[in-house]
Amino acid sequence: MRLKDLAQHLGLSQTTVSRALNGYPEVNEATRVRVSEAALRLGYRPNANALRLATGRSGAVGLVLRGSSDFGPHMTEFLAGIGGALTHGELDILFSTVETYEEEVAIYRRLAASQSVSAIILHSPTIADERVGLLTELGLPFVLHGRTHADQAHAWLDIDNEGAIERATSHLLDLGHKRIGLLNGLKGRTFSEHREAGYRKALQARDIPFDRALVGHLPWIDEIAFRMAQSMLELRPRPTAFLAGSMMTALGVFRALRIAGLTLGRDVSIIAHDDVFPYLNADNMVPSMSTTRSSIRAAGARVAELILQLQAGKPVTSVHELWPVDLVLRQSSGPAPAD
Amino acid sequence: MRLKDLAQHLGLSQTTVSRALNGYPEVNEATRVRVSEAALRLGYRPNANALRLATGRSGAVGLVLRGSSDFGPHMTEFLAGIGGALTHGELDILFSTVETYEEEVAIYRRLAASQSVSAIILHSPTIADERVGLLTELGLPFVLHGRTHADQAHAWLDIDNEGAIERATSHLLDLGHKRIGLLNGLKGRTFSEHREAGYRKALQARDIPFDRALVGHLPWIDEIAFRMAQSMLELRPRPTAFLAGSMMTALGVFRALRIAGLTLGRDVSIIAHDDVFPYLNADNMVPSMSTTRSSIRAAGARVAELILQLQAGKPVTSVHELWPVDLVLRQSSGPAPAD
DNA sequence: TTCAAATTTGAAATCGCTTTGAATGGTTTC
DNA sequence: GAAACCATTCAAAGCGATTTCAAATTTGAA
Repeated sequence: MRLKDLAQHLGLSQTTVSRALNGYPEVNEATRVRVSEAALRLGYRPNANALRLATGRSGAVGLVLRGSSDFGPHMTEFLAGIGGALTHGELDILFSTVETYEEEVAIYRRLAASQSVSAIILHSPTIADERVGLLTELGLPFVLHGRTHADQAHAWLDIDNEGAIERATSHLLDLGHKRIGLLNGLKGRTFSEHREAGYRKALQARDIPFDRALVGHLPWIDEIAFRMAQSMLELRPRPTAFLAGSMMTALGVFRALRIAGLTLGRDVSIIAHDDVFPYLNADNMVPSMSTTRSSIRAAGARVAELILQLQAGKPVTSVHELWPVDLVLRQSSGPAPAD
Repeated sequence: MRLKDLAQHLGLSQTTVSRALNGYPEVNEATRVRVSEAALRLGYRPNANALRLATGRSGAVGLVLRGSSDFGPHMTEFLAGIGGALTHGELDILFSTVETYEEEVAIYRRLAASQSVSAIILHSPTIADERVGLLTELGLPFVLHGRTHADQAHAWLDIDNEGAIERATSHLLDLGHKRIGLLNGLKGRTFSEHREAGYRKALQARDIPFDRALVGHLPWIDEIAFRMAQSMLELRPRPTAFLAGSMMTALGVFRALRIAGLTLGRDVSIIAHDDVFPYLNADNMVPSMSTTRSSIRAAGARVAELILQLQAGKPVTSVHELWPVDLVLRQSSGPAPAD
């Protein structure tokens, strides 16, 4: 069923039918109704490619994932957010996987040259992420989830990692903790740097010296967090509290504490960052987990909305969102044990 | 840079340039080289939408995820497999998320009518999955990951769940276990039924009665498996072995055993199904985990390849793959304890 | 040298839609 | 009754590629 067929069927020109369906004002209301009904009844849908070719809008937003590191619960949630916000609109999600940075660059170039997508969702930035410059140069609009230093004006959405960790750290310091382990994210990622900055700020405010041995960089994997927590627990004096970068990290610390015979919330405190996974509820854990909380799914949904706004003509310079992060205190964080 | 521009630049017609780039035989070798070089140098890429309109091929494969249940480590791995196999080809992945079955149907209709995709990757089938009929009726080629009963001939790839569990169960029975808990997947899913069938077959072969109380249906979530394992451990006589449907399930059982003061591999045995997550190695666990193993990432990659073959004209009736499943015995499965 | 065949190139039609610019018919105004 | 004006509708020209069919050039054989 092409537009032509529908028009013929109705005894109208393609022009009129097209206009009727697209809500142009210069078409008779009676005709519009007749056309709409016929279209619905006959199941007419404009051919996506013809439509895109004619309008120049590509109707899809690109998302590139690094096979090695990007796949995981976080990305899954982020995807779910994007998907939820976008399938109701007219934009499709076109996604690709790559292994190397070179491949990623190649994909962006291809997407730009072939005009396959009208925007990109960029994520997991490093401190000075070259992809911002690249996409700008290619003329591909994009929204960055996270932040980076770049000369080019660009749209981004991030959570206040620095503020969150600063508050969490301050809270632990208030409780008397002096040696606090920071199980941070991968080195080089902006959010990791921001978190460390918040951590240092809080320490500095109380003149507690910064100890490099108490800071680790790791992926969000239970097992790796477990080992790192174990080795930190061997330090003397040993840390009495941990800041865990993710819930998976926290689970690893849990295990290390249990094996060491330490009681969570009494001997050692934990505050974890909670990205709000539906299947991993900080409140249901035993003991319940104190967290800095921000839904990564919500962030994904919002990024998608921002893409839509960008498409609608909103200037990139006005698309900057910094989300505050909740600090939710539960049982896993308590006063430091007496020496 | 359009084809027209490139042709003009070279002093050739669009026809010749197009042919040169697409490897048609009737173009002079010297011309072809000249064209190819210019295209590369000037960064020419055919406009994806124009190309698709002209050829009729849509250049994308659709993948629909249910927001509520499909997102998770398994889907992530599956996606990674698809992505890896497809980004090197000329097919893009277009994905949508839905909440309900009705929405999913609507999406397929839309994709079919608008010819946005040239094929679908269908997954997580139920025993008699209506989507097979729907897609057939819509004329959308697809490959099913899993199996279902359907009147329509269709392409599928599945692993031998029944055989795997039958072997695992038989092995446990050989070791003297008589009461074996089956922590199966969600009710209604084909793979769950197949696994139960394998389980029953093995029991039947030794005249061990089937006990409904020893079978549970659950999603692959650690926490839920934990609770179900706990309640099964309260049965008397209590099960001396578990078949865990996923590694997450196994982790839940681990926890339940530890809390119950039971030693894994001695008091209670486990054989888990391992979908091969890069971050969760059965071999590294303590004790190491006996598993039925089949990489879901590899399955994703293969499904993508099959889609490509389908596009190339391979008849659906010849696209049926049933993968055997390894049984890897490690420390978590041992002889049944003496009564 | 000539003519048919083979090789190489190009003009124009096509894919299914949007959109420009013109045409049609009916009202209103003077 | 003619002019001016609206409200509708349509024919045709794009969008940027592929592909059909015809034309031009070379080649080879007689």
